[in-house]
Amino acid sequence: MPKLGMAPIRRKQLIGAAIAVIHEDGFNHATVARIARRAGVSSGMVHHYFKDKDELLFATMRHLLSDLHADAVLRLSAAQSPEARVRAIIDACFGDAQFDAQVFSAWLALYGSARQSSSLQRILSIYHRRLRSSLLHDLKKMVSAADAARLADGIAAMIDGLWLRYALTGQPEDPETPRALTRDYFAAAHDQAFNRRGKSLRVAS
Amino acid sequence: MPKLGMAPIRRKQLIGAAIAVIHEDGFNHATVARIARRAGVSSGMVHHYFKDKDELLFATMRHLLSDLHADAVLRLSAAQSPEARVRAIIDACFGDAQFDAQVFSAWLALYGSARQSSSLQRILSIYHRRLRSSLLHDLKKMVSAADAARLADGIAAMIDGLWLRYALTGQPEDPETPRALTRDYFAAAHDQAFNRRGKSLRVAS
DNA sequence: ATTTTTGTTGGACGGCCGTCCAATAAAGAA
DNA sequence: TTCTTTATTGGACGGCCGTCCAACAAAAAT
Repeated sequence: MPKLGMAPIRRKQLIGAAIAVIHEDGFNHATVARIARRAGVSSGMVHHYFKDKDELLFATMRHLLSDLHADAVLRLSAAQSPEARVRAIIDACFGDAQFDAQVFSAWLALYGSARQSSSLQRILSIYHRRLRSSLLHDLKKMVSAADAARLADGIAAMIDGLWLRYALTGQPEDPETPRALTRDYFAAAHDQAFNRRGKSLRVAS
Repeated sequence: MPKLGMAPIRRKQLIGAAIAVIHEDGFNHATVARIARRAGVSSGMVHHYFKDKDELLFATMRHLLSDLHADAVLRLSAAQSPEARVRAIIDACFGDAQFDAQVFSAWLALYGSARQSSSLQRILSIYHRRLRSSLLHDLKKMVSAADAARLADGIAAMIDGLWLRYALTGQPEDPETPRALTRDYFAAAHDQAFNRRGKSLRVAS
């Protein structure tokens, strides 16, 4: 059977199986043997393509992160204005690819184990820095630097918070709701910051 | 040694030790033997006071949840206006008791394991329902029912999102920053909803 | 003083885990 | 063909785990 160039195929197979097993049994009970069986290969394969269990989990999470990144890049390339780019980032975070039960489980498991693993922590750090700098890049064109920083943190928090609620409880049912809520926040906070610039006034009737 | 009424003392000891071990080793590596040793008792004690490991972890998380609830109730009793009550809830979620490294680890571990345990899921469900209904109760006095629902979800998401970022990365350094950000969101979203009621107008200069 | 209740110990047990490794098999190189 | 390389298997090994339990100790009840 052994053809050349199986490495990338097997790696993807094992990563896919790892995601499935993490979803079904959780990080704690996701064992090397179970992941291998799910992938349809022997348990020895895991250590042939990955140093150990930790490296497999690291590769799995990095794969999910790169999926999210690729989706965001795609949406950003179609956006013209800074406003559209911010919305593109929001939509990517709430995209269909992220609203998948297996993806939920994997990211939640990552949250639960990041404090104990520096490699997993690095993945989260990359995600946070990417999201923040992407938002900041476009927000700076719309409001002052200080307001842009606050807005970026606020939007990122809103995204993570709504995503978290959805991942944990499955509510609200409609994936459009968190998207709209984040966009509304963006609009409200942007107006507030924009008004502070003195370009418009709010007048009580 | 055995005096009467050791049960509540030992339970608290074991819960405290469980929190410490979860912080140091994570949920995965937090074993019954390690928790017992940390509490200064034999491993058999755990099964004398808790049915099994899962029940100990459940009791541990319930204890943390009741701490948060007690803090919120205390702050709410000192608040007079609906606005002050909303701020009291925000402050409780970002209170000193919640900004503790051990508490971070425990809640993150809970997030990571909730999908695989119905009892842990119940704890999260209680937290979510309590936070939402508390916010809703006061927001309804300030804006329309539909706006109150949106605002409650938004504030809850902002709290969770900022808390999550802080728990995972330890940033921003100052615990006051997330509090201010949430209050700002509350103000901005409230203004927006209030304006929709037709009581004021926004006019471009 | 004795019996009962309550608290506590520490190790035995079976089981599953991650890792390692000798053996095998097929594909490509010679 | 023969040899080398790559892919793959599946079980052995040592170790740690959660659970269970027989034994013990001391306070309370009698």
